[in-house]
Amino acid sequence: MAEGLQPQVGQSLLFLTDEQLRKGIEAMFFAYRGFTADPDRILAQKGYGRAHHRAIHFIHRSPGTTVNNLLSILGVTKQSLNRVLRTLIEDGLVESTVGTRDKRERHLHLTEEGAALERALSDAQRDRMRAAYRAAGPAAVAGFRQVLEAMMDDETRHHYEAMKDRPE
Amino acid sequence: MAEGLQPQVGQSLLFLTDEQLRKGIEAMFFAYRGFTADPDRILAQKGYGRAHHRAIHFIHRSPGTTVNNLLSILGVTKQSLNRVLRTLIEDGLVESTVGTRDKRERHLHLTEEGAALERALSDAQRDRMRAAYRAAGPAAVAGFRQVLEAMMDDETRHHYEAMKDRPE
DNA sequence: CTTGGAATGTCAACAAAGCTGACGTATTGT
DNA sequence: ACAATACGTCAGCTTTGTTGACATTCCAAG
Repeated sequence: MAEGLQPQVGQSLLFLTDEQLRKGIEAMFFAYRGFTADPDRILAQKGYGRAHHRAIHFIHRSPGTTVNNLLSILGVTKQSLNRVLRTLIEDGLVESTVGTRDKRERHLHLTEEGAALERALSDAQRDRMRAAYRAAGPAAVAGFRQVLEAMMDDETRHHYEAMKDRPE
Repeated sequence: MAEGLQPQVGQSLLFLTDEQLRKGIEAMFFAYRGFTADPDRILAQKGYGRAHHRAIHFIHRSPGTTVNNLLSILGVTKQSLNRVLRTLIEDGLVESTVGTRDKRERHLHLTEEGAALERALSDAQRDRMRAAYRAAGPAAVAGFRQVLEAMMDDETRHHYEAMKDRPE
């Protein structure tokens, strides 16, 4: 409501002050904690961490993806991802099949059990996101996404755009 | 530009679909990487990590803060914070002084060298934030902050609000 | 067709940074 | 006097990142 009372010059000049930027930085830091809090609780119960969540999320988004592809999306080393992937495969949440065209590649899929965990995690995370969206309203959500997209590295944004408009 | 073409009903009904929420979740994940990327590079050169950055940031924001207060803001255990704080004190970036009113407390301040690193880190982080703000515009920034604030845990939001309007 | 290099993925070992639990010390307040 | 508080530290464990070494597979140049 404050923005309705501010003269236009206030919006167009003051939003780039160091003070405004600092608030944005702190908002980002504190909000990210909330963003991960709910999935973290579920993961902790099952003995997993955020790294497992990320792997499960993107395997769900891109079924059949290769380890290498997942690597570039997640931005970690293959050794780091491999450890996470190994436990998920051992626990029967992820299936790894040798590539048919190129036998060096492994194609990754969620099992039924893996899909169930994915649903639990993303339900929890979406609930919070939905509440935040509802509280802030559609216009705020559009702005939220715009700023976040502008904040990404170029390479990262390509990954983001690439899976942006895929159907569920 | 797309939002100008969408009818109002599209904005008010579609923004809570699972698909929209998923995009928000992924945007948050990818943007956070960009958000930390620049400070991370500076920190790595000096042999520090994100934990050091967080400590330095909030000591800068609240000079003279106690260990306990910092603990509740950061949401970590004292053992974890202590490790970080010890290296910062040993390296002469942070000063710890015994409290005058309550001698059990330690008041934390940045030294000149600590303040210099703080400036380097926040300059880098602000540059990216500024670019994102500029690209998105004032209205988007307002929405960005609204959604982030709605995403925080209640307790976290109190910390955020508490240092929200302090002057630099 | 062979062979050497590039690509893909796995194993081993180490570091950062979180955690729990236990304990010591100084100080405060009842 | 004594319990509670604030802080520091030791020990040990977990998650998740890192590098280095190595096996397998593919492909292309000779």
